[in-house]
Amino acid sequence: MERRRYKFTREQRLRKSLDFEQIYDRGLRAGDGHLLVFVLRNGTSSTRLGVSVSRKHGSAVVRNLKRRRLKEAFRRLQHDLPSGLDIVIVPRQRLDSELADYSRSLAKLVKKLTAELG
RNA sequence: GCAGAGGAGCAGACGUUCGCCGGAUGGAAACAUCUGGAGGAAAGUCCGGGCUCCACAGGGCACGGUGGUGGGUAACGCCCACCGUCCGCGAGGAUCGGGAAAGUGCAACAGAAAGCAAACCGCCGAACGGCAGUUUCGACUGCGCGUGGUAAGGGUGAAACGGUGCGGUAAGAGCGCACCAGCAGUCCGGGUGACCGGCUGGCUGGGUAAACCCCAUCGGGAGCAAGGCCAAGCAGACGGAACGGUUGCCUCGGUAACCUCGAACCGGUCCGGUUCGCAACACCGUCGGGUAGGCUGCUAGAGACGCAGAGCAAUCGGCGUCCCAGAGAAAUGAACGUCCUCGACAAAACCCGGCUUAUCGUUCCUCUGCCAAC
RNA sequence: GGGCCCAUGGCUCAGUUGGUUAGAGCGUUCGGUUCACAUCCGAAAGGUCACAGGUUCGAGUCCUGUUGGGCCCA
Repeated sequence: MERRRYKFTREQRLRKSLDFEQIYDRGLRAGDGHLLVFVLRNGTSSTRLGVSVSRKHGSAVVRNLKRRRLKEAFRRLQHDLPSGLDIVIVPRQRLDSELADYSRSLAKLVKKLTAELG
């Protein structure tokens, strides 16, 4: 059996403004105390991620830390999530969110939205 | 030992595992191996320069910046040294530090008066007049009433026309003298200079230029989302000024050059320059439409480190070694373990030189004052 | 990344060449009018002029730095 790889390459990231706009307009949305998640089927077999952290979260150092934690959470969960989705994560403005919080919220919210997508 | 002054540096460390961005090598590819991977402020965008585009970036005026002197530099509003002023016992620190006898303006309230001299409460009675008294009929004494003298003292104010002392006087006053402060001089000495020291003179002419201004000096505008190339895609519309002249050539109605005029541009304006000009397809302006993809600019540089040298220093030239982020929804994270003093402020986005602001701690060097011991 | 602008009562704005005590409208509160409400009339409260330092006798105003907010570009 092939060993599962936990990678996060450029092809797994959302890189165009158009992609983000389509997900905001036509995707499903769910949130909790830590995250706000948008999900849309992309018609392929791979799952892609985009992260949006606004200036209101703080300085560049704080924003980078949040972005890296969210990307790390996705990297570890990628084989437990359904394939063929485009996901956009927007974190909430709170200072006490850890990697474990993000992982838990991401798994729960994506599962819920996948059920809604059918 | 205590208190303090100045300067330089570091910015948790190590190991294992899973990942991220760039490069090299191998491979058809997937990928594998090796290797590099944020800061002292990367920040604020406050200055300066490189680079790119605006054809060139020329002169005057306007506008804006700078403002002791000498040096450093690619350049600066930065740095170094020195001078002046202020603060500190001292080591040292602070300093938008040109001009107020070129001109204009401003100073509320208070005060008599806010810039040119004047006089509210005062002080005085020398001079002229008045009144009263005395009189030897020359005048003398008193009053402070008028004309006056004065700026000592009081009071107002942020600021009131040098300060202190002695002399002087009716009272006073640079009126005279001594010292201090300030000013002037074609003076003398030192210094590249800012300026310093001295001599002589007469005793005056406040503040504000981060008010206008004057003087000196500097500055063309925009910015890597600049700019270049490729691909894809759309839709254009409106507006703008001479039918001028001379000369040459020649296929004889065209063409070229020059002059004049006009328009546009040179992102303030004039000169000056460039382009276009008989007719719309060019040029310029205004409005509108399309794209939001790729490559490049993009990191070898006012570069880093070391060595000796010049210079008080900032800095400079010389030699040697090294290559040290280059993304584009944007790379450094996570888990575990060990140790310590338990880790601040904070992350490149074209690149440099500065300034300013934020910052837990900690190390080193030089120096000053006081106390104690020798 | 780069360029530029703004900050004055709860809200929207004035504030001259620095000068005594910073104004206006709306809103708020109180009183009057009405059986009651609205309208109307009268009165009052409410400001560290975003923050810090400097120049000046004196700063909302001039200079420097900080903070917060907004606009533009390919």
